[in-house]
Amino acid sequence: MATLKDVAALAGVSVKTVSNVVNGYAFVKPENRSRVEQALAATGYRPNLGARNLRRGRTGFLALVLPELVVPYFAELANLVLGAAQEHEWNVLIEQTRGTRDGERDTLAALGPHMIDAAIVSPEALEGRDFGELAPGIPVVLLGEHHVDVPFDHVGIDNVAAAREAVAHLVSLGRTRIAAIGAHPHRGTAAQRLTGYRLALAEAGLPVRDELVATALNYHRRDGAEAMARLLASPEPPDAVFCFNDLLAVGAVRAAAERGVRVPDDLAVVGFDNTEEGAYSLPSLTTVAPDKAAIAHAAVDLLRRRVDDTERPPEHVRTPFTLRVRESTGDA
Amino acid sequence: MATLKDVAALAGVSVKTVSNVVNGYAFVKPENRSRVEQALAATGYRPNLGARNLRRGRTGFLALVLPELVVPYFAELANLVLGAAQEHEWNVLIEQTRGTRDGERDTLAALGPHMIDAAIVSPEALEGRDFGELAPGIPVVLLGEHHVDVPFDHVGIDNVAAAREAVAHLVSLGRTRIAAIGAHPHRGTAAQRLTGYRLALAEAGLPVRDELVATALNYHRRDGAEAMARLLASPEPPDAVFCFNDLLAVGAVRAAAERGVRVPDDLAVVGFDNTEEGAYSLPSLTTVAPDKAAIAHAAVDLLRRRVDDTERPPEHVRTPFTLRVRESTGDA
DNA sequence: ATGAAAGCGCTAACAC
DNA sequence: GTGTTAGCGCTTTCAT
Repeated sequence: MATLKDVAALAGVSVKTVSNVVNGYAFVKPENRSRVEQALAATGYRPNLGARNLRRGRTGFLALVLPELVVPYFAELANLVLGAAQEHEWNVLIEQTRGTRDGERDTLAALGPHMIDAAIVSPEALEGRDFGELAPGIPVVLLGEHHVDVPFDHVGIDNVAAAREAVAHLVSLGRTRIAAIGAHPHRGTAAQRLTGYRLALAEAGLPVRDELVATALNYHRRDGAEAMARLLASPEPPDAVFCFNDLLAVGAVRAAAERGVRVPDDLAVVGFDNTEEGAYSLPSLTTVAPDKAAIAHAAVDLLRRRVDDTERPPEHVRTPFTLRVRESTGDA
Repeated sequence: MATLKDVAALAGVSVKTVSNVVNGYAFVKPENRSRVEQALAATGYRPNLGARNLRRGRTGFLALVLPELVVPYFAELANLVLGAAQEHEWNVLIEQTRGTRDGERDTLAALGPHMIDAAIVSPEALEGRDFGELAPGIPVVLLGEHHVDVPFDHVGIDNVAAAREAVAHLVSLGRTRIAAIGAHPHRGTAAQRLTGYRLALAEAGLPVRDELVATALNYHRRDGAEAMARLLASPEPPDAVFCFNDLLAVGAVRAAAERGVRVPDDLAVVGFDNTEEGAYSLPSLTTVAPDKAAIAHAAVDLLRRRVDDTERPPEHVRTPFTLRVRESTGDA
């Protein structure tokens, strides 16, 4: 693999001149420029990014730290972050934490100090104080909700309002025994969505019954199916359910079908995330649709500005959402 | 950010000693070791991986080059590769090419020479000769089928046999007008699966009708739905369909349902990939299940051995598959 | 406009 | 066992 020095020798100039050409510096004597370009082509020179980074002090890498890639919401988000980062000439390092605190810690600890310029983190288990020690000095933007007041930029939708709207929709259908699936002891977003759920019930004058709120420690299809099965087995089963993500909703629909419960006739189902899977499922899912592209762009833009100015006070960006009504709540 | 030199100064030893401690070298005087460890803790020292890599000549990074993360098969595979790579202390750089030849080229050209030790590539548009110029010298393992005979390691299932078994299953159900969705002008795997499809029909004494073979330029749900809609609109619609991936199958099922065609009664559907989505859809999908964990492990292992010995002749690993029969072909 | 040379942080060969 | 030092490939003063 040819180095700058090799190219310089071949072109009969100094490394400085080659470096100037490679980096698009304007003032190079035309003759030298063309000789360098020839030498570049002849050697098939490729800059060693590691060496360049070492010298420049930045890496051109952005970490995207997510719980799980197999959750479609995160795959879709990753896709959008990749696009947004490209506009800023950032490469994205996708890291998976499996939703564990250790996974989140280790990832940041390993990459934080020197391999990445900044990080977008969708925390699931990490707490506020954890962040201080990790990745010291590197800009971090947090996705989703978090209980603690950490000094980082943050982007997310108004989960309380979103959940409230979703449940209000169920209420407007005349449903009275509305369940929720996805309560979680530590997840900030789960707490917010539960709050929205309760708010909507209260506004409708409906009682909030604990036995209608199902906890889900993971947000996979299986967890939705299991929770739904339990709810349906109860003496007074629900006539509607609000699931905290589309995967849970898909599982819930499946569990209902297996028990001969018809969706939406016997049970109306609302999901969250607006994944493509939900648009094609049978019945298609009514769901809260966060503007994922807006989230991805906001996160990357925030990071870009943060890199340029470390001292700015933390910013909190609220991205929009809409409720997409589909077959699972009785659309024709 | 503290450097090795800072730590050495604080501990009152040389950088060599600190480096020895950091890298777990055994022969360090206990007293020095403890002093270094203290200094390490006090400064919060983190090695600069870029600098280390520059010196060592390797990076500890593995590239996983895939068409699209939003295709569940690839997300699931990425997840497994991440796990397999961890066992070899490799970090994985997930790169998305969007299935374009330029995307595949650019990715390898940018990262190839210096940022990664090796790459796992699932090519969709790249041709054999492209690889020579790219990532010269870095080990590459190819996933899936490819027409051209390139000098790289390769892992994949026997797509002809898999498709044949899937279609034979449809034949065994008594279906006679068996369609295929997913033909593609350039994709190697598509060609293989089409061959298997034709083979199975021929073996059953069934005619191969061109009008029952639908091309899909992408393998998304939408493409499956569109292809199915066309097939169902024909004068003699199929009574079964073999889709080249689960996403196409999901789309096909949806299109059928929208036209009042019952699955599996009127139309039996088989997918490919055994994604979790297919296991929960209504009806659940019969599908070809490649052993994805085996693929991920084989790919990483191949790379490990290739890094140690560049001269070995290219190896081709065939991983197993099974047919998972579910509701979409009439399971009870 | 270009060359010479220092140095980013680290590892490893070589001394002691 | 540990210190000294060269050098990985690059960018960037500082001269000229």
